Amino acid sequence: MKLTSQKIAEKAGVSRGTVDRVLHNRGRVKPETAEKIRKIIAENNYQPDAFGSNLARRQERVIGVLLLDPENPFFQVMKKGADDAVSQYKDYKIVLKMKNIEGGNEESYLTALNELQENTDALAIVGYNTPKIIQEVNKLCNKIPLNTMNTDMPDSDRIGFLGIDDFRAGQCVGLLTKEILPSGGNVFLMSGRKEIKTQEKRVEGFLDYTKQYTDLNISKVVYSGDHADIVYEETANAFIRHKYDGAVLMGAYLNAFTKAIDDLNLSYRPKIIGFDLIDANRKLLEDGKADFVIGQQGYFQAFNTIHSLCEYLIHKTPLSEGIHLLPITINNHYNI
Amino acid sequence: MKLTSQKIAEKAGVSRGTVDRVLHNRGRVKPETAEKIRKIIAENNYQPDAFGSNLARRQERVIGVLLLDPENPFFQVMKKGADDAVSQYKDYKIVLKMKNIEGGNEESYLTALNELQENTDALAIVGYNTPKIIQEVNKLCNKIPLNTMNTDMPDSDRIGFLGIDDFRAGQCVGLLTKEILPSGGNVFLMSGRKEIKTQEKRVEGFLDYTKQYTDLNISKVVYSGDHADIVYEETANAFIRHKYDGAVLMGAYLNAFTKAIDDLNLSYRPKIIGFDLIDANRKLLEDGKADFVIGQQGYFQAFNTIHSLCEYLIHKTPLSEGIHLLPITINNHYNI
DNA sequence: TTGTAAGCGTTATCAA
DNA sequence: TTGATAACGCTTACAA
Repeated sequence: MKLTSQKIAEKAGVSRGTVDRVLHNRGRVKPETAEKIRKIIAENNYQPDAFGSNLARRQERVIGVLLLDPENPFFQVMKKGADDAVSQYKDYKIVLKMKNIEGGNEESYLTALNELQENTDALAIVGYNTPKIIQEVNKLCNKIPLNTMNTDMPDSDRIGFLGIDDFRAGQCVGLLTKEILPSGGNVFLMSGRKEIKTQEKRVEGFLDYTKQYTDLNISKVVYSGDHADIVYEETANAFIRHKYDGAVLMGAYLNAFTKAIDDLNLSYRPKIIGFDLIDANRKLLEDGKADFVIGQQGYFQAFNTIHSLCEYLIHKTPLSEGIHLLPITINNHYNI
Repeated sequence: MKLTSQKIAEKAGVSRGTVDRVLHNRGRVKPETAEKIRKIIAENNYQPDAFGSNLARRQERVIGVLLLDPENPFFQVMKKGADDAVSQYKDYKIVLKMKNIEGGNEESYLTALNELQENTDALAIVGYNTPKIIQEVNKLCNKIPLNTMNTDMPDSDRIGFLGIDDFRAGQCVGLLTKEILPSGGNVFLMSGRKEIKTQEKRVEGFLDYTKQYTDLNISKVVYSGDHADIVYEETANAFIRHKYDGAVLMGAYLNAFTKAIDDLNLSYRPKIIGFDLIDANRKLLEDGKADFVIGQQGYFQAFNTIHSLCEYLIHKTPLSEGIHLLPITINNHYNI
């Protein structure tokens, strides 16, 4: 026989209504009674039936999702992950309230966060580390469960983080570079923005590996600001001046990167490694314009985060705290 | 207002009971009435409420899962995928009936299949292609939905297949080999069993690529029968006789493969590529004993297959027909 | 062949 | 501070 709230009520010598009030901390129960009921619930390891409660419940639950730059295809991949995760729970009346912030400055982030937080039962956000934002996030953490994705906010009170180990990703690129380039080869290195921690960690990991384990000559890091035209321009400039056996891009716009090299009609084709398994980059692999693309599993970063929040909202499954890292993916022409 | 079976009944001028009988093809309804109700259901795009029906329904649903060799860690990975998928549906009273077949002969497969099929609402099986088994599978296909995983049975009436493109996986290994070996290098190639189609396809893909695009010298394929000791022995023999710059294993027991090479204390360390991201092989990557491991996403092969079957059983979500291929994974020391 | 009514386990309102 | 009761949408005996 299934354990029901009715049985709990009988054991406690009260009615179902009272048990329910205790279950949802809805107050209006004498403390002693509440304590007694709680004890019985714990002892019998009672878990409310999901169907019963969802059949009876009225209002929907809302999960707020905050992503960055809507132009960046990477965040569109995350969006898809979030949508797919919640669509698995469509029976449960869970809806997503999704916001992208444009511009990427502190102010727009705070505005978006504030709009997102109203009438929301849980939050999944891509982190942004400024004192003011951390402060604001901490306020929210007191009210509802909040997880970070992709970019952590380690100094905040967020419950958990899901992302990748960017330093390790950089090391991985280092190893691949070593394996596919001749000893002593020259490598052109470009990144997006120094302030973006995830990208900078990749650079560090890459330099760490190549210095320790290779005799490759790595160029000074060139920063593109993650602007497609600057990626193109600076890459072209670099390859006009020097011969590089390999080219590594830690930031966005790998297509501009490869195009710059392509357009120069060099007599040789440098090995090219970039980041993010987005459609544009899939095509580069397909067409043989890039050799390796490192994927950061944006889809699963969002999917898994939303998934856990759903489980929490429905079954009160505890959210796992701390940092969780997905392995990156290594992609070439044959596994896109 | 939510569309309920009650409303459908009213529109059709019948009772809920009748609608329900139509909904579940439980018979005992006048054909004309049934037709009328069906039409109204279709017109209004009515979908039964999952909570209502699950609250009311009594019996559990059973999904049968047939895996091969329980000794092979790869199938343990698949088992985990299947378990995880169904555990997402624990509210729904769906249980897994899982069978591994030992020995791997036709007879044990048929016995297992037969035991599995009793009182089962859907089947997910790793294929095995013999006329007799195909015949038996086709019988089952008439009764319940059946999908293949990992190894297809293209000549059967199975609904869909989820696996990887083994030929492409072989090509991928070819490309990697080319990239990390010197031009003109020698490669030792081993596989498991010629009769296992998935492995043989890998071999074909590998030879196809290396012949077309490289000047590598590939050894004659040595077959181990997927026995650890033979893997060890034959590999040792090969490396005693020749110097190989690289070693590729398409079958199981990469650990025996690397150990054989290790134990010879060669003055050089050949590049090693193998298959299946199982724990043993993770460790080889970690310890630097292998350079690349190709993962066939066994976890997701099982997870996704079971997941679709659950969706089908609960929401009648149509199962997608035909062949579905997951991209393989490329793994090295930095993404295990 | 069809309709009726009693559950399934929870929530929420209202009365006590 | 509590308890009774009516939903919620569906399934399934059983009655008609």
